[in-house]
Amino acid sequence: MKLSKIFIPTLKEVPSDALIPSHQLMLRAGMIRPLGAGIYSFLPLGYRLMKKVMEIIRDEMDGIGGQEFHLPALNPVELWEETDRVKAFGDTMFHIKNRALVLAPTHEEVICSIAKNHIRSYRDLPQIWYQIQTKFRNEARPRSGVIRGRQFLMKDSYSLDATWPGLDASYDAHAQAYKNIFTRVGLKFFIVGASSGAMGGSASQEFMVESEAGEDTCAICDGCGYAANIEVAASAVPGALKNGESAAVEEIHTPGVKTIDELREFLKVDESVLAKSLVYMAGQRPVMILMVGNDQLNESKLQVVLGADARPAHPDELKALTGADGGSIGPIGLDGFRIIADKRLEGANNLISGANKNDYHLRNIDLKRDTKIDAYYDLRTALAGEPCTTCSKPLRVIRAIELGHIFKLGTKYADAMKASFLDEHGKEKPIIMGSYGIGVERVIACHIEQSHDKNGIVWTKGLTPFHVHLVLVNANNAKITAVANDLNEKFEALLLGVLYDDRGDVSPGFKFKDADLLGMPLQVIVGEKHVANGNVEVKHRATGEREIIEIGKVVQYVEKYYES
RNA sequence: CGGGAUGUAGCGCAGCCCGGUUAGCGCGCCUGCCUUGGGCGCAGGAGGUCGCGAGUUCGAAUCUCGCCAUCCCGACCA
Repeated sequence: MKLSKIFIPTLKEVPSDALIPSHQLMLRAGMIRPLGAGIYSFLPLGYRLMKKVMEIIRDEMDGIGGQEFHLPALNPVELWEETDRVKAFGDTMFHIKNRALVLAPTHEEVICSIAKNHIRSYRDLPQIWYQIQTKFRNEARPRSGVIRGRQFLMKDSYSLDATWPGLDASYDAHAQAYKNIFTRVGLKFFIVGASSGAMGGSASQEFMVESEAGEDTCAICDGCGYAANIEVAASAVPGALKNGESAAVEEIHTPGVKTIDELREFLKVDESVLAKSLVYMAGQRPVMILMVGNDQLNESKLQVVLGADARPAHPDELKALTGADGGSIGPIGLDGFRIIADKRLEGANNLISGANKNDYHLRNIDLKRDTKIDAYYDLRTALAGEPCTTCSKPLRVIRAIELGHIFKLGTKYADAMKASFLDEHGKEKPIIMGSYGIGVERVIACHIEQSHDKNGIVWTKGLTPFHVHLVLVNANNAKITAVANDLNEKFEALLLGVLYDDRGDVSPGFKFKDADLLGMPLQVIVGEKHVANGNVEVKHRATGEREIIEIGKVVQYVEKYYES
């Protein structure tokens, strides 16, 4: 491919809207251009990368028996009513104004409708169906270039199984395929246990790349390899233990004290004897949640307990339900509440909490004696430095970008849409599903985040738009032009991807800067200096190392480089 | 959706506070010459509804109000 012909509009200056390296470099390298918030055009170089990623994904998906589909992005809204996900997605789903259609944010429903109509027998199972297709999500705030867009490319696959062990096998096959895919594209990734969220189901894992630009937070144990999204991460913090004999409950006047920090200062006590009370509404029913001191409630963990529609109570609801405002609320003397508490509070006594009377607190509360706790759950957010639950080493907490997510969905969708089959005993059963996604643009962006320097992108053998960047230093010199033309033809004949900078109106310095910016792993530089001695120069982008190679041997050199 | 910032040529920015020539600079672009191992040099040139709309004023890029767009923080995020 001649650089004089291919449209790669590189930029010398950094566009002011881009802050993270991958976004800046994708713009500067002429891979993408913005069209609106979270909407990007992929230019020839960017699309070439996309196709490379898709090629690897297809190879691995086909390898586990996946069959590629092409499903419509335009879906009847009734289809989504069947699983009640119009409500679940809410404003995140795009709705078409002049038809009862939506733009699909994912494809469980479409897959399930096909399965419902055509899967009749256990003999039809298992199936792995996948596609690589544009997804639409009306993100409230797109950000970080292509990492969170309103339109993006996703490889989504769905497993259909007759049995639970079958689902396990399909899930494990996907996990292995994902490891292969991310390894092949040259990413340093890790896998975490994750929350299934509104997708439902029994288990899920995310494939993550560590990055400051990431939107997810993960807890990692370097000791035993435990890794979990902070949404589900546990840590071994000690409980607020039983503290002597339970004394009689007494009221204390605490004028103006609202927060846990203020209460601790006012009473000069340790945080661990304070019980923080939060009120959520689960449907019509108020739920009080008790946490130790300043432990942060983890809303993902809470959702698992209360369901997805739980929300914090409004201040006026608080007052009506408890008789007090936030800051003076507590578990004693409530009516009609479900009360749940964080595990750290199990068996604790002599606690201090709100009195449900403004400016008053109660001390010496014994949760067992003085109130009825419906259940104890792990509801707190794990913090960096807390001990790992399995090996006690301190946890690290890092930011990460989610590349892929795999779910065991179970029968949620088949139940809702009545997609069933007959087993070997002639008994009707729901199809057991799994769903699995990879963000294609994110693979590219993450690769750049992990592999770049001040001069530009550094592609790797596993993922590069071209194998070699051929630089003709001076197109006005007939001799070296002939050498470069010849090399270009030889590379092309061998189906090695070559980007040939044959431009005649650009200075050598300009070409070198562009080559570094575009980041092909190898640059073959054809200039008078070395051609005079029958040589060309090979520059390794990653290390800057340069080698002088005989003209006749350079094609072989490149071939060999990619073989190893 | 809450908070903050920005909007002037394709890109990066100055001018705005304190209203007043023909709205400027760098890069890029076009023409010609020159140069050819790290974003060359010289000369000439094209390119602008100053985000949009109203208002104040003799006069608005500049002041006021409304709207829109983009980015950042937060909430949200299968």
